[in-house]
Amino acid sequence: MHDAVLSWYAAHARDLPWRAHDRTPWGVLVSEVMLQQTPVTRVEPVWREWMARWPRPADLAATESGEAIRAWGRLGYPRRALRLHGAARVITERHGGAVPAEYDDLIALPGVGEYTAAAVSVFAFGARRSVLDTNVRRVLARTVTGTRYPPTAPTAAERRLADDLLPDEAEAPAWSVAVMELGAVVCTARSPRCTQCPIASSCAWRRAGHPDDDGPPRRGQPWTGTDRQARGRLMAVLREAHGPVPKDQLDAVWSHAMQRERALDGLVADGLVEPLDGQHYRLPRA
DNA sequence: CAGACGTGGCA
DNA sequence: TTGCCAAGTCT
Repeated sequence: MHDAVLSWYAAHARDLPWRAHDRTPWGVLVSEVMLQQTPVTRVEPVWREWMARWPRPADLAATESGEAIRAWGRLGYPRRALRLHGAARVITERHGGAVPAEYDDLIALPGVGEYTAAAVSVFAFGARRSVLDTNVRRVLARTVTGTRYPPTAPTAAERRLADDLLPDEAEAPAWSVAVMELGAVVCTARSPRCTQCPIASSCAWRRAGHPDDDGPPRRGQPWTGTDRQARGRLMAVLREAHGPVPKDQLDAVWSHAMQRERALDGLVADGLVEPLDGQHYRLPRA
């Protein structure tokens, strides 16, 4: 299984800039945060802009947080931009400007959870640690467990399985990135390309005849008319303006007044928006 | 721990 | 056309 996956990756891996030979731990960290819940194709151009503009953590740390939010563009979940900015400040102030290699230091950074801390320690520093993202979880669920989808949240059994499959330190990073890539481009959620899979012959789910998911129905996230949509509209206005925005301009993009105020208050509470005199708002200058 | 949190593309 | 989904984190 390992050799087949590693050979497949060597032949079919996408050429992504954060995997290049000249990658930096900072570039890896930025890519991992941008890739949280966001497709590679949308991340790549923004990642390049960020690396050109803020090549080191200290460069971002020296900038207003509002600039990070603006440069985040339409990647979604702008709190990630704010947290990455916060992480750059912690790295600059407490780690001498160098992204820490230790998992415990990484997971202490804002916006860095279990997955991202593991990914950075492995892909930037070569640690031997299992990386359990949604791709890896799906590949293991299918090939080993024989189910279409993994459980809703990572379980102890999944961690155990991933740990058991992890090769020695020399091959661990290559193994993890290869399994992730396999899940991303072949063993996909909706239309798996089993004919192109290097381990199809040993896949438990395929052997069982691709049974449907037996778990609870997956809950879709409502969108139209939600607070999240309202927040998105308001943030789009603030991003595109390069300075204070009169409240009228915000009022104009969401007609439901009560919901609009709730969304705006939420953005302020999250630190994504700064109120000025009560009649103007702007991206944060801190 | 279930729910909040953006956005756009594809099946 | 529309629901599902994309390298999660935080509360």
